[in-house]
Amino acid sequence: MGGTGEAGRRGDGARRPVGRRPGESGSRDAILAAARDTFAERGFAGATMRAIAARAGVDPSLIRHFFGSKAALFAAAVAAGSDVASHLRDALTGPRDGIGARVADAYLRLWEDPEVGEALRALIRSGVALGGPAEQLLEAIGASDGAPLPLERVLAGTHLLGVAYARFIAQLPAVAALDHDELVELIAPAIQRYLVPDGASRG
Amino acid sequence: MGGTGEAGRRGDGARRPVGRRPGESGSRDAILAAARDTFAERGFAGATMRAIAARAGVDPSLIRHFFGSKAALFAAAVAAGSDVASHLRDALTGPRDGIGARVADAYLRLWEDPEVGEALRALIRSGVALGGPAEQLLEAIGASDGAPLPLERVLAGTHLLGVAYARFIAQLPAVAALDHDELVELIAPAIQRYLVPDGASRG
DNA sequence: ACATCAATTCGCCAGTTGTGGAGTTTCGTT
DNA sequence: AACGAAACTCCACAACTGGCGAATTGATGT
Repeated sequence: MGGTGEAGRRGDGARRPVGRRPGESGSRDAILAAARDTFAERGFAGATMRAIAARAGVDPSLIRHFFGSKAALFAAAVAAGSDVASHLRDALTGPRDGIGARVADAYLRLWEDPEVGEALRALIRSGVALGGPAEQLLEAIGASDGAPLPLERVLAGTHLLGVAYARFIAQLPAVAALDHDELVELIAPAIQRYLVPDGASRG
Repeated sequence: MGGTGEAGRRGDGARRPVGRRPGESGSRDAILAAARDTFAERGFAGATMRAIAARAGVDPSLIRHFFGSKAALFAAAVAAGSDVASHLRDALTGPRDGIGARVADAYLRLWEDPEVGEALRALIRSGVALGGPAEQLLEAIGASDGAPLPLERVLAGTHLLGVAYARFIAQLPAVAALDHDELVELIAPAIQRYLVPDGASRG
C-alpha cells in the first residue's frame, strides 16, 4: 500500500550535509518526539523508522545510532508514560472527601501533558499486551493502598480509561470539546462512588 | 523485524494440491475468521495477508481472489462489529427502570459473541479513526432517542468502553475473570445514574 | 461429451522495511 | 596540535509486503 511518504518537519528535500553539526542539534530529542507522535498516530507496526526519521529531520541511521533498534526506540519514546501509577498515588492517598474529583483531575491532567499523553496514546494504539498503560492504571488504582475493595477501584479505572479513550484517542467531539474542569465535574461522582463504597461527599 | 512465520491452523507444511477442491471447502469463511483473529491480535498494519492465509490454511492469492485487497478484507472481516448501535437500541428504548443493567448486559453480550467481539477488537486495535466502534457506541448511546441529556449518555458509553477494553482487550485478570452477570451487576448502578439523571431504581 | 465458470495454487514483481557497514565532520580532551 | 569519541549521512542488503498474471483442477449446465 504505497504511501506518499512523510513530509519532514525539518526535511525540505535538500540534501543535508554529512558529518557532525556545530553546536547542540537536539537531534536525539527530536527523534524521541517524532517517534512518540508517529507511534501514537499509527501504532508500533504502522510507524516506520523512515517516517520517524523524516519527521525528525534526520537520517534513519541516526535512530539506530542512538537507540539501536525500533523496539528500543519505542521503549525510550514511551518511557514518559510508563509510570502512570506514581502520578496518581498522591490523589489516591488523600482524604476520601472529594477523592473522585481529585483522581479524575490528576488522571486527565496526565493525558494533557504533551509528552505523557503522546506516550500513552502510543502505548494504547500499539496494543502493548503486558505492562501497558491500561493495565498499569487499572492495577495502580486497584491495589493502591491495600484497601478492602480493589475490584471496585479497578472499575473506577475502567471508567477513566474509557473517558481518556473517547477524549484523546477517538477524539469524540462530545467529550473532546469539553473543558477540563467541566469533564472532571461530570465524571467525579461516578468515580467517587466506586472509590468510597457509601456514596457520600460530592465531587 | 523477521517473524518466524505463522504456523497455519490447517497448514501442515505439505504442499496443498492445486485446483478446486471437491465439496464445500468453507475457505471463504475460514479466511474471514482468520482475518478477524489476526487483525484483532496485531492490528491492521501488523497483520499480514500471508499470516492470515496461513492461519486459514489457504494460499494468499485466494484472499485476493475473494476480497480484492487487504483493506477490503478488513472491511469484510469487521462488518459484524459495524452496527453496535442497532444491537443496543432495544435495551436503550425500554423502560427507565433497570436500564443500566439492561444496557450493560446487552453491550457486554455483544463483545462475548465470538464474531462480533473479534471484529470489535480488530477495529479498536487498528485504531480506525472515524466510524470506529468506539465512536459508534458513544454516539449511539448519546443520541439514541433525542433525550435531553446526550452528554451524560455518552459518558455512560465511555464507562462501558473502558470496561470492555479492560475485559476483552487488555484482559486484566480482575475484570476478565468476573462472571458476566457479576460484572453487569457491578457496573449497572453507574450506568443507570448516567442514563437517568435522578439515581432511582437499582440494578 | 463438451464448454463454461469458480476455486485454488504457483511464481513473480516492484516497493518497503529494519538493519548494518563505511565514510565524513565536529566536539572534547590532552 | 593531535587524537579519540561522538554525531551524522550515504549506500546496500536481505527479508518481507501487497498485488498480479497464469496455470491447474474440479463443478455445473447443456
